[in-house]
Amino acid sequence: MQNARPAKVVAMGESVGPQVYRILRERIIQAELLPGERLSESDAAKSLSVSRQPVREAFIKLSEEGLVQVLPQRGTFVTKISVASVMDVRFVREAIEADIVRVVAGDPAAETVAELRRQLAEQRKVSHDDRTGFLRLDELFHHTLAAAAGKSYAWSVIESVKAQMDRVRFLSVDDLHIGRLIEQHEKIIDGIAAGDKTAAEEAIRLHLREILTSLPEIARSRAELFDDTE
Amino acid sequence: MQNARPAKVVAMGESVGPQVYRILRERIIQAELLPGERLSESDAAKSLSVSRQPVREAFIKLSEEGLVQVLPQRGTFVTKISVASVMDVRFVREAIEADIVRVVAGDPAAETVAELRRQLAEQRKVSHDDRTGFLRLDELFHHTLAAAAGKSYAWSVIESVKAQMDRVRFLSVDDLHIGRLIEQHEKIIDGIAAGDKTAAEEAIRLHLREILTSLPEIARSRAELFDDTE
DNA sequence: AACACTTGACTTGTATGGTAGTAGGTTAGT
DNA sequence: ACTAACCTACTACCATACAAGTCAAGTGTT
Repeated sequence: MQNARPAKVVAMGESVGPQVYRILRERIIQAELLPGERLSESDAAKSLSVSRQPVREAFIKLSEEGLVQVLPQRGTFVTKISVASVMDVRFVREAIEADIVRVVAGDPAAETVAELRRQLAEQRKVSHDDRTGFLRLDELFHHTLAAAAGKSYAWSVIESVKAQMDRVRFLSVDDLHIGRLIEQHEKIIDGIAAGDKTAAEEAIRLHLREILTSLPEIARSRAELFDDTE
Repeated sequence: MQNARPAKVVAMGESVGPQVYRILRERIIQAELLPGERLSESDAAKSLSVSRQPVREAFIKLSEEGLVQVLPQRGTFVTKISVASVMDVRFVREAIEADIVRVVAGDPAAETVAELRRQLAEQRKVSHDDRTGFLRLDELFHHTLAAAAGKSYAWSVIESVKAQMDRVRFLSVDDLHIGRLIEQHEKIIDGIAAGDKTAAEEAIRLHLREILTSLPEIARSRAELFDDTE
């Protein structure tokens, strides 16, 4: 007898809709739910011990973020990855973050630079095969940049874009070239600290392109996870 | 007796949830529903002759887009405008569209330039006090740029940002300086046609800043529509 | 064998009842 | 007159039942 009546998964004190959303979102990003996989309002509701309604609302949010695809009367599926769409979202992220670092470099606060360098030290400590650990620090780094520029809406867009990109990173078989990424983080900080807007901008543009170098390889080795209509 | 039982407003063939979303979104952007105004699932459902559920889902989508604010057990309100948040979203739009025009200017297709110039002629024809007419052409213009760059996701972000900015433009009492805006459109096209990335970028950045020149004035004259926690 | 049809088990979409929480006005108590 | 408790009328949230569409397997017919 294993969980004929599954335990309550969601906590009290917060609406269950957003909770379901976060749970599913996390599982999709971390490739626990694979691209192409079929979901179902009823199944998810049962496994989380909630009704269909909050699950449905979570599905809607996920579909707006592009993580699932809802086909009326047919089913809901984790959206397959497509090289074109990943490059498309990366383009948006690069544009936003390029302008963000220009703002930060234009008036580099000493505390900000110190905080970024502190984070850099943390990043060097993390093991090269601890994806989750590094990605958490990476997220913190980029969030700190956005916060330093005082752009909260910009960050919310980046968060959404980052989800799509992180999904790819979780599928990479080899390490994430963490060493190189950290070096690039350092170049960004150097540019900011020197007040050199253009240098900082070029550094982060290069950085954001580097992240997806493994994409073509993944598209070949795991073609079943990719949209083949391109 | 006026509309004791209101007529069916939504059409068949498409789910009502998205329809309700579009209807409310339009009414909010065009300032028919004013910032701060109270909404209600039940009321909206009754007035549209649908059930509360699709309305609720529309509210959720609107709240993600930042057009309404849902306070659990308290009510749903059209989000008030705030100078800071409008500038925040404008920043994102500028960053994205700047990179878009650089892409387009980097490889300017003759048909694209011709299409843009054709649209420019249309814009000159529209009356200076026909807000809706001009805004539709303006949206087409910017969409054409995004499409020419092949960035569909970028456009979806712009659409969301544009909603927030257009809401302000609908509150402007005077004309929208349409003449000046059209001149700037022309400068953008010129930069693209010349293959001058930097000129095109500077032109669109200036353009997107120009759009909100009336914001401070509106914030003074219609303070009740603005968030006062800033 | 091949094709058209039916049937049934799915899917998401919509409507509705009930629950818990909030806010404001009213009434009872001091 | 003032305060505190209550009470009513709302709100969004959740659960459940029903409706409508899709798809595939199976069946009957040609």
